Amino acid sequence: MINSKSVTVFDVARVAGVSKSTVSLVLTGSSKVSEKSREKVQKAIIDTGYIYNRDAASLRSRKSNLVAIIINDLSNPYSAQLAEGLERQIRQIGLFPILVNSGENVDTQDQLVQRLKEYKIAAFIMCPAPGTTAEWTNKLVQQGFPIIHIMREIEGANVATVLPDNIAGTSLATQHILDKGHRKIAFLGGNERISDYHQRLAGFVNTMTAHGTPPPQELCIQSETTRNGGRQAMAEVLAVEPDIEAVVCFSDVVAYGAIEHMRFHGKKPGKDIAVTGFDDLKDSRLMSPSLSTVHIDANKIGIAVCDLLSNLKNGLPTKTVIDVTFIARESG
Amino acid sequence: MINSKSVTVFDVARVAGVSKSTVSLVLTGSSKVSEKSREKVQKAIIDTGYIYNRDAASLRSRKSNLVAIIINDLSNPYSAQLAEGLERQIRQIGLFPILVNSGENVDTQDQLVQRLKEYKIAAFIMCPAPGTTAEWTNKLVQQGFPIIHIMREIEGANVATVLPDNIAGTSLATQHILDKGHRKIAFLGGNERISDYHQRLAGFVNTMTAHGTPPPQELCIQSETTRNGGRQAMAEVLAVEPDIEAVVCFSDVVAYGAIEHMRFHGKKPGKDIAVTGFDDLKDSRLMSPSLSTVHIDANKIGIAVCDLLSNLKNGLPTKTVIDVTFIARESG
DNA sequence: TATATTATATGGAACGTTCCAAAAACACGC
DNA sequence: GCGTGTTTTTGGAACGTTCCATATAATATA
Repeated sequence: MINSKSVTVFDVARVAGVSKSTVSLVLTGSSKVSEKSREKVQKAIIDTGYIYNRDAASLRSRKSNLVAIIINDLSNPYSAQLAEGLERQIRQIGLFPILVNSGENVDTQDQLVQRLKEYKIAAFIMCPAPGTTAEWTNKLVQQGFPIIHIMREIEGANVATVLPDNIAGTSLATQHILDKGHRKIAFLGGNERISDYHQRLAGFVNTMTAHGTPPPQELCIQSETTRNGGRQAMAEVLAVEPDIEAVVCFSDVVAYGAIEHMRFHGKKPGKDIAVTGFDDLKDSRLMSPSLSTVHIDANKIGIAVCDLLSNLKNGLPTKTVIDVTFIARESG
Repeated sequence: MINSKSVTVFDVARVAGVSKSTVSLVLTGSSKVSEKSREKVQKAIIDTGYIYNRDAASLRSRKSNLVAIIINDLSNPYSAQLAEGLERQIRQIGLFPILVNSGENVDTQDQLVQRLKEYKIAAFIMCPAPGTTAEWTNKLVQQGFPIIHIMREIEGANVATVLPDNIAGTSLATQHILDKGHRKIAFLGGNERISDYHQRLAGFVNTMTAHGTPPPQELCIQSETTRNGGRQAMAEVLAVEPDIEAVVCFSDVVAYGAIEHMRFHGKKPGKDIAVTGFDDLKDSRLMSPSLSTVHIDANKIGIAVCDLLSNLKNGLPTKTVIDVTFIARESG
């Protein structure tokens, strides 16, 4: 392959005893080719060891089946879980997903996109890094690149967006906690630079307020969305309100950290302090106590994305909200 | 971009007042083009909004700067950390890494590779899924595809392999535990279908044996390399030897699980039972107690891979062993 | 059987780039 | 100003595919 000339449609055609055009029709799965020819070609493909050259195909056809998934933070387990779901669904509809990682950095994100533009990419699926502007996004859209935002909303961006029902999610979690009789409740984690924070916080605040117990400002504590962020947030909460009864967390990872820290202070999660998460990571079901959390179905997000992929109306902002469910487990 | 004909080198050439060939020379960074021409072309590129078409370039030049990283398991935090390091280094040498996930499944892995073959890929960097055979790998190598294995060795595969010094790693950890005076020591986690298990286990067994205290079979407990695997392995250990003094774990994630489970039994990590990990995940430094572990520098692996990328001698099996360091922290 | 219709098969051009061989421009020494 | 050597520029061909318009084969219709 390095030196030797590669096998082309011409070679396959010669072996199969048909024309290169017929081979091409078989390769693209055309219906206007006889069963006999198809079989001859397919055999010849195997015999010659032919490998389809997508660069040539995409150059000529101006089509591609590559889909770029720009992950915001690979080291966040939820991102990984989401990526897996997206990958699975996208592959199912015959497209080929590739992953790149922006690391929550808006410059890296820009560089990645600039590079990816040079490949024919059928669509960019991205979880925008904090600081992504509507102008930046709209410029891309205007240039004709098909973009789908997931998980996070950028106000003013003319793109299709798929995101979970964040407000409903934390509402359900909060209501569950209230139903259990808890009153001193904190909201832990998240970062105001990202839209989902505002939404998840709103679900909490709204539900608390509707219940007649609006939460004090100092019990809504931002943090990194990492385990360590969760530990720190929990530390802050215990400093402000040592008798806290429950914590509604921005994400499962934050909840994990919060649990670690409360244990450090001798408080038992699910007994002394109720805890809920958001995301439903695989481990949340297996841990002890198992974590009550808001389940987001990564496959559903994948399916919604694929729907958009199929009939992409560029420039028309749409918003697909994926329903979530609250799963009560042992932690609260 | 969807409908309108795209801007090509010809358009740039026209605007710049040079030939398409000169534009091409500028694009490929050739030194044999005058400064004046280069500037004219660069200006024209901006003015026209030209976007380089890598499909065309790669078709003609038979070169590519795409590097596929085939991750074994995206949901494993270490894989993610490793991928980040690889990505960073590979991008630094002007190549473009894309990630795909085999999910530890050998069939998925094969499908991915078959698909990727159709794109021009400069190199395949893969952490082979369990069950990957030397025949499978060698067939690819023979077809001329440049392959680098990382983290795991496949015996008989004629590929360049980059992996951490697993034996030294667990030896260091085990010696540290012995130096602390512990004697009842178990090895937790890992799966015999993967080469690194055998190596890490060997480091443990060798060191224990050299010390005159060869470990009993029943204190070497395999498990999934997940948190939950760690929990189960710890449960097994406590069933077999309730007075266990230390656990040397296959990986940090397994150690996390083991710690969770021992706490459940009222045992304090680092006090009642010493714990060591392997990988040095970001969180291991931040948790409490912080985890003593074997540090693998993902950047070093990336650099070694890039070295191989630069002068890839296909078919000649080489083995690059990356040195590791033991980091003593609070857990043991 | 002849003709209309439909189903298949085909060769040439095109996609946007790089390679190559050759031409043009420039520099230098005499 | 002219030959010589060097640097810079250039048009045509090529990479491997798909598109398209046309040709051929097969089938139906009368």
